[in-house]
Amino acid sequence: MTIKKIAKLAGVSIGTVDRVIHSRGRVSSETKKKVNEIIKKYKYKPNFFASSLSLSKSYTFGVLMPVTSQDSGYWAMPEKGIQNAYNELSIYNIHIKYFYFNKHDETSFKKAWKEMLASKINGIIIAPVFSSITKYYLISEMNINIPIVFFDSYIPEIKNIAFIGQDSYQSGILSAKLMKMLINEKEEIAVIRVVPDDYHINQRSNGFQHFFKNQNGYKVKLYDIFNGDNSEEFKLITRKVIEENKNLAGIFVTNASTHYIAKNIKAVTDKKISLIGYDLIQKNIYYLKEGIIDFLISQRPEHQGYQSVYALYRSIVLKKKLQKELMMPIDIITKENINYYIE
Amino acid sequence: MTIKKIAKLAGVSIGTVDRVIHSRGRVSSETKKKVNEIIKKYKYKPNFFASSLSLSKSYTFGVLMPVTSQDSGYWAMPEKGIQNAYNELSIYNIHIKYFYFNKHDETSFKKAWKEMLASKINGIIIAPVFSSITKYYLISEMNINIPIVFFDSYIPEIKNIAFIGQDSYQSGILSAKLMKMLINEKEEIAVIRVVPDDYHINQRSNGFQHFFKNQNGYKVKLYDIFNGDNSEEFKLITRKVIEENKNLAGIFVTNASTHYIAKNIKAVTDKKISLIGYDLIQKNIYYLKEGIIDFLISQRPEHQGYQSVYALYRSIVLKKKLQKELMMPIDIITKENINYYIE
DNA sequence: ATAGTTTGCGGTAACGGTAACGCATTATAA
DNA sequence: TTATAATGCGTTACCGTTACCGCAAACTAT
Repeated sequence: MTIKKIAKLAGVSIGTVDRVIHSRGRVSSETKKKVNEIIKKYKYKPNFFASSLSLSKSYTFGVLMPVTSQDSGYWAMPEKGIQNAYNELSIYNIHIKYFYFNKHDETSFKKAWKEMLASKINGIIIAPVFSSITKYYLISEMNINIPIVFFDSYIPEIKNIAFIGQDSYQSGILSAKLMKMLINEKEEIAVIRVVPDDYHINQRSNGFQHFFKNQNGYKVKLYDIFNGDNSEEFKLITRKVIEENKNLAGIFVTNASTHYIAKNIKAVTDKKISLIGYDLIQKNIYYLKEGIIDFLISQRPEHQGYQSVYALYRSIVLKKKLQKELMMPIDIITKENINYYIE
Repeated sequence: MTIKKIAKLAGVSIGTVDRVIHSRGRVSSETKKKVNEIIKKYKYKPNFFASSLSLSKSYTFGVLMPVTSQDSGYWAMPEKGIQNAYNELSIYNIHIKYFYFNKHDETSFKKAWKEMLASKINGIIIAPVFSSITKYYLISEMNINIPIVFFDSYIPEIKNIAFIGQDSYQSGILSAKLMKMLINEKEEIAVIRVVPDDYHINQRSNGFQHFFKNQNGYKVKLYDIFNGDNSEEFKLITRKVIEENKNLAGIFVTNASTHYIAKNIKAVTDKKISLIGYDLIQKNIYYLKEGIIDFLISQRPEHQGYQSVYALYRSIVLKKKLQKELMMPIDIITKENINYYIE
């Protein structure tokens, strides 16, 4: 079925059919009805190629995310996924414009945000690590009527925006379960919460603690770190944690900084301390293979980036409805299966 | 850059440029050189939409797989992934033709194979559960010069064909590691190998046994079952396994039939027996949530199906090189993270 | 009544690429 | 030598959709 054939069947010109299809008015309700009936009857689907060719539109998606070096290089992973999606979609005239910010500097975020809004973009992808500012911006400037996708973290108060990422709370619960398998009863556990004002990180810690609250005989103690890129802080806290807990059997780190702890454990004690953390960055993988880190939880960052771009593509180019949530599986990574998660 | 502009720059007609681009001959080497230089200089990339519209080609991919009811309904999962990919790709005039066979009946496989080859298809997706016949067919009828993708299992002797699936051997190793965490030393373990002549299944069993060969103090005993869809066989073997191993602490099932064992354990003994198996089918999920099954290994069947179709799409439609291997991660599923793997 | 606007519709030129066709010119064969 | 084939290249009709242009006819306002 083509527009031409529909026109012939309806006894009108293709211009009229086009006007009906796109609701551009200037068609009598009679003709409109007739055309719509034929469209329905023959299940007409516009030819995507012809349409795209004719429109020869190009779309630009804005990506607002931390510079890739931060969080131990974590952000390079979603960026890679974004790039992969771009490589696949560039034939459809899709472009990506990156707006990086320093996640330890609010003003750089604000600047990136302004720059992004000032440039002509058709869709937005945000890693809302600055939850409160992002929230404020999105609520105050709600005149932005282009699709927005959150990845990595999200902001519970903001509705009607798609989220692609992981259920952090549940990942904390799962980590706790794994921890329980690794240690014996009555032993002590430390949670190292990195950047506690990030909603996402907080949820991981909450989930972990919640699991052990329902288990008898375990002591879980919480420690905070405010800059996940400062190795010195980790050195100090590792020492502190081990000294303060004589029966320490396990440490749970709430983000990619796990390797800092892994590195310092050896220096402080010879005892085996079970270690569970997040994210498949190089250094974490190293310590996982070495046996210092027992489990890593992965949130498929590459896939998150990839899917974020695709979500906008589907919504904007293919004009499909934007899916509200896309939850990434909570991947459990060990020495044995790590190789199937990298490269 | 468009063909028209290239033609103008080269001082020839667009027909000539087209002939150069598609190596359709009838162009002097001089002109050819000139045109190619301009193409290179301006990095000309043909407009995908225009090209597709003009060609208005349609492609049909043949899928050769077991009927979806077999292996406890496992095959519905890759089929769903194939369907998802189809839904996305149907706008590019891609069609899927399914050829189902009964995995307990060789002749039905042969019939499906013949039917597939007889119909006009541009690419093939096969689940080679009948390893030897598939091998024989592929070697003897190597005149098939269309892209072929294996999913689920593969045949080591066949080269130059893409494989999308999991490293079964390594998944066996990982299962063994998990099993070790669940049980105590000196306890007994049973491996229930379902359909031992399937390469894929065998590798899982081998990996599992290999892990424990290097560990002291564990006894691993192997049991075989020849029809994974016969619940009676599982009933008998469960009883046998538990009676024969008085210190039985764990059972490893090499495929989706795990739920049969889970169901029967309760009937035979009150002792907690750790159970590890494969695949996120409904019944397995039920027993996982109930706590009877401790871990399920998933091989992302849906994704396998999805990726198989995309592999052919990329190879045939986008004319990119077919990737040799796409290894699925070895997902570890527990009660806690199961919900993020379903729906 | 006249001018101006709205409505309903047909016609058509793009969008960029493809490949069949046609027409010279040159090479090869009988 | 003449018939036939091969070569080199331009022209053109599509592929299906989009959006603008234009023209009547009908309506509205002055």
